[in-house]
Amino acid sequence: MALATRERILEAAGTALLRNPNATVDHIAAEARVGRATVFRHFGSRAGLLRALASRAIAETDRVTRQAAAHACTATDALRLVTRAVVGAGEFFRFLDSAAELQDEPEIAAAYRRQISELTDLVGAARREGFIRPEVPTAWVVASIDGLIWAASRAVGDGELGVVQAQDLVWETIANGLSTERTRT
Amino acid sequence: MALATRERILEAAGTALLRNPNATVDHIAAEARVGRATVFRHFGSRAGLLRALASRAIAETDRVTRQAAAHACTATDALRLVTRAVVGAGEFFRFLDSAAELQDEPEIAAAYRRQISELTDLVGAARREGFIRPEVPTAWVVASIDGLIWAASRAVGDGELGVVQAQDLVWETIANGLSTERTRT
DNA sequence: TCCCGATGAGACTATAGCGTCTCATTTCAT
DNA sequence: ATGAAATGAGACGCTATAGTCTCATCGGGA
Repeated sequence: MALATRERILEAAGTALLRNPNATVDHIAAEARVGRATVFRHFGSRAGLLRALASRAIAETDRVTRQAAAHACTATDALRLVTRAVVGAGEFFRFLDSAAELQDEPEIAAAYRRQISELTDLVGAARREGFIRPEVPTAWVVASIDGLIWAASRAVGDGELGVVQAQDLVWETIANGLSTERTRT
Repeated sequence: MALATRERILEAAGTALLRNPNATVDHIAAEARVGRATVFRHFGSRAGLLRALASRAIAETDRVTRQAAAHACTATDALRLVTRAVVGAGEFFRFLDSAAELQDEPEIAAAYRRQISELTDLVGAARREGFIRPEVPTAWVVASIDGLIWAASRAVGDGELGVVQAQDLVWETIANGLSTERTRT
């Protein structure tokens, strides 16, 4: 049952930390229906648990991202599929907003930078395909995609939108915005 | 010096909490170049300081929001001006992302709900003017505006974009998206 | 059936950070 | 110049929580 317990703790930590970024080990253990000592047996420390949870989030995001990119023929389509995939995997990384102490973990921070850099490359390639309006800086494209993914994940988590609906809306918004007509060139 | 000190502490708390959501009173006092006891004299407790900071953020957001709305003739234009104004005021509320314990303060939570509800009303009015694409749910319009404002504030804070540029880009993205052409009706 | 590894419960320690208090020093208004 | 108010420095106690350890219990496989 070792593996099942470990996974259950990670799952519980994700939901507990999402509710309260400062959730104690007691809270997490209770959420997982597990003794507090068991948490320490598996992860050594609270920081170790957070690291494991973040690694899981990064690995899962990488997995769905690469899988999505593999099915695309153009960079623009890859951008679309990757965006959809990340929105769908929102539950895995949403807790990261909260756990600020993870910024100090060099390994985690590096992985985050790498993912942003991969997204930046993808945006650059889509721009060369003519998909991105020339006057929009790449930094803003990346930042706004990030913001929209965040908004979509939250809306899904709050039950305001379904996953598929949110995936569609994010891409629609990226591609077309929200308005009926092109305004102000 | 009472007022200046108080304001200096609030300012320092904002930047310190932005760096680290769990910043201690010691950190904040050091940032403000003020004795720790002075912080307690002015705000009574750490929670009191956070409350005061959040109230200040809410009040400032209300102020710029109302001022912007007063200059608009249509709801669509009001939405544009309000969005710009809130992006410009980003420094005042960005720390809120971090301070999760504020969600428990009923007063703060209520004010946040009120601001979201006002934005929802504004979006509804803009929709009646034909600005919003009918197939996009209002909840997503509000959520994505929120996400883009958040992304813009962060980009400005990180020095990636200038304030005016960020304000323009947020609205461009809301109105037109990022792509060169309308894709997929 | 028996045994071993995993678990739960809980006692215990150590530490970080909050909040209080005191006293000397500084600053400001009159 | 003088007194009152504000401040800085730091000692002190208290509580919450991380982390360790022990022991009893449980459950599945030989």
